[in-house]
Amino acid sequence: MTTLLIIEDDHRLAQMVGEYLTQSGFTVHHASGGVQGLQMLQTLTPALVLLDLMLPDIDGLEVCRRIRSLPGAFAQTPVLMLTAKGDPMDRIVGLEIGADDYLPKPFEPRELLARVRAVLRRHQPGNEASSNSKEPLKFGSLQIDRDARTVSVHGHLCELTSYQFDLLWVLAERAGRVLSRDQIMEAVRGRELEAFDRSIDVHMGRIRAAIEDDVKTPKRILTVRGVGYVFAKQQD
Amino acid sequence: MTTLLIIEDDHRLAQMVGEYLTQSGFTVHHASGGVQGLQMLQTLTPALVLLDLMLPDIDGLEVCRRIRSLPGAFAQTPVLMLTAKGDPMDRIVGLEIGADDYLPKPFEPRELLARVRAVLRRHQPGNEASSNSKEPLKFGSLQIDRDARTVSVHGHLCELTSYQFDLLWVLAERAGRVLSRDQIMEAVRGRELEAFDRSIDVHMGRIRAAIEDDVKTPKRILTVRGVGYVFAKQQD
DNA sequence: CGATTCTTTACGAAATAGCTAAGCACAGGC
DNA sequence: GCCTGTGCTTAGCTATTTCGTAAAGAATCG
Repeated sequence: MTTLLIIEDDHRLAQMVGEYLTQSGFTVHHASGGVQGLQMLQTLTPALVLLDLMLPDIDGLEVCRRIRSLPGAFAQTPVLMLTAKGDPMDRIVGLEIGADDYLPKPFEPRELLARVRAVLRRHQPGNEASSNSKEPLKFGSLQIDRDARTVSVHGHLCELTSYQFDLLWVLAERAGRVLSRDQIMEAVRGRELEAFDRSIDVHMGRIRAAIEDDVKTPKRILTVRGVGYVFAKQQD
Repeated sequence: MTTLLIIEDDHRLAQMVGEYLTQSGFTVHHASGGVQGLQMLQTLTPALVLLDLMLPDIDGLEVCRRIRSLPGAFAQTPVLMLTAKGDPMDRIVGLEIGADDYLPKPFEPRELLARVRAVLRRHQPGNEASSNSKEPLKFGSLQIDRDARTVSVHGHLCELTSYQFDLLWVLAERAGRVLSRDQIMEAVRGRELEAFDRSIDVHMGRIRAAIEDDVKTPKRILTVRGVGYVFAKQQD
């Protein structure tokens, strides 16, 4: 569960934001001033701080600066700045903020949620790697290029839909390992496969039609009865 | 650790930029004038120079020119120009500038970061085709000149807006690689694409209208349904 | 040989991208 | 300060693609 800290003197606003984010699956804590906020930050180690620009004790910018000069990993805590309408926005919009993002009030709850997620995504390692360029996979005359999202057999391009490509990639990347339909669905779509769902099977058929020399006797995508599918590691 | 040098007379701005980039993992040094900047450049050998156009001692353009005529590898140092609001942008946008990119003030921190990374990426060896060379990209009869920010088809200029040029460049630079709308937006603007945002699509349509021989059957900018767009590496 | 599991086909619903027009913001000229 | 042109964005509509389901046929297992 991801923990957030909101530093905001307007209790009503804080509570509304808190409720909305809690409902969206976060754990939200609330500090009503800068001093308290900095203290709670170090106790709770939240994944992100929502920081009001206007605070009763310390200025939001100053709080942000102090966060950045905290010891250890605390200094890296992503900060999403909340700026009121009358605030000197122009200064904010520029580089003034050492924040990771900012959101002018009044804001839509949906937008807040989107920003929170965006900032968290940026701060998580791994998404970097996934967008990194990868060498094409080669299996005999079959070639799968993740960058171009193309598949070629005997040097000539196959027409695969985006979804089909993703399915093929998941299998090919783990060639030789049997994957259950659940695992495949999880890897491609990030969600559970529902009971009696035959959609994976249908897609496998379509992929076979595109990449197998003889659809009747598949050489690449093999069925493991009762379990799932494997991508054949080596040509037989 | 990558070292950057910012040449900027506005200390406040320089410090804020510095903080932000430091936080993003760079080592940042600051020179407040052109003379000092040129000197520090040769001492520090930074990976990139952020250069203000308006400087107290020497004009930013002149500084850029002098960097280019420095001995050895210094002349190759990538330069990202910062231009203030009232500056004669047209001259900058033109060929005069030996800079690798420019960014009009006021700018978003994230956009700055995106541009810095983009420039550094281009200057790193490895991306064979698109690296160091600031030579125009050529794809058959299509020519994209980054210095002049012009595009020509069959030897005759296309009317593209600045934004459209950036979009085209991002795609063309990574020709053959499929880019999602998010990646495109991130590379061009340094910000997140909002849900249900179709503006990229509209722009792609306009760029196609400008550069494709037959808009109905695009040969350069191809749509990858469910994912994004690719710039076709080779003519079919 | 019957039951289970997979493959194939066909079809309707939903998602997606292209197109066009209109809204908006911003800069430059008068 | 107002007008105007430029250019990015949004919205609505349409055509197309693509996904999932259902149902029927094939294969595999005990």
